Amino acid sequence: MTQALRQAGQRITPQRLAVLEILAGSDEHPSVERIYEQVAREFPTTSLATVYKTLALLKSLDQVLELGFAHWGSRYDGKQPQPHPHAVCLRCGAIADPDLPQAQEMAREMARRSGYQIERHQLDFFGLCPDCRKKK
Amino acid sequence: MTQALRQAGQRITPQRLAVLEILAGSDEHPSVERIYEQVAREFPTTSLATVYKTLALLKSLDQVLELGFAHWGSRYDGKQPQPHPHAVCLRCGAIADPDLPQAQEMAREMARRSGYQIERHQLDFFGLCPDCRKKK
DNA sequence: ATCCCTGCAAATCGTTTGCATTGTA
DNA sequence: TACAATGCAAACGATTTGCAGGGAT
Repeated sequence: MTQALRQAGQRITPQRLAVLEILAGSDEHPSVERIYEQVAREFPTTSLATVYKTLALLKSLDQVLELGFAHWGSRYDGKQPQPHPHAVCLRCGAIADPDLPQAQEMAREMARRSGYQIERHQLDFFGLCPDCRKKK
Repeated sequence: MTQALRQAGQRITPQRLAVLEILAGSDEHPSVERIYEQVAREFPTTSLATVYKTLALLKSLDQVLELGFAHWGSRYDGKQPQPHPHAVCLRCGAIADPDLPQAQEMAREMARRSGYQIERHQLDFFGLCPDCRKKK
């Protein structure tokens, strides 16, 4: 990821590095707030705005995938920046992203039937994660 | 729809009726703002708040489907209140909803692979609609 | 040394809420 | 008439912007 930044002529600042490390080192699909908290641990003066700006930058370089949810704010995926299906827990917010090979086929089918030229997609399934099912 | 309202012990006001008619009589998946404009034509004193409240009510009665987009606000589908795939035009905002039979199967597959108990989904494909492709 | 990046605060935007007034049932 | 719904304005929460000062290259 740092490569992508340099290559784009962007500076590597400690704050950006911290954001990168969080994105690269977790598969919890963190929210902006969550990323901010973790960065702030290391650099207490960091501002939310910087986190937002960094995420916007990484998104424009296709280094992170933004999962934009209408009522719960966005979550970010730095492990797999290409669009893919997600399962979101309605209770605890956990997000899983199993392989669903049918996704690509479905995008093609959507293009065929709608006449749209599909460029990307967001496939979200909402329900209870295994943990929350138990505690129900 | 009016039946559903009465049945739920809700009053039928002119404003609500106007919202219902717009939802039932168009397949453009209108935004709140768009609905508001149209209602305001007939009842100029109508407030946005009332439109929001009406939509929330209809949603709670499963009479409309809310398509919650992160950066473009929500759009509403009164024709097919059950979750189904949508194609969204990135240029003009047009929304199409062709039948994609694979959707249900995909939900089942997602449940199997993730262990989540899936309750609903939102499957959005983004690209250019046929009209905007021409004008490109 | 340059100019980008940061951090703060204020601005924005869509949506929600509180409350007095109005209108439906 | 009673109580729910409306309409206004203020509140809200997530995200963005403008700008002065600080830091990476």
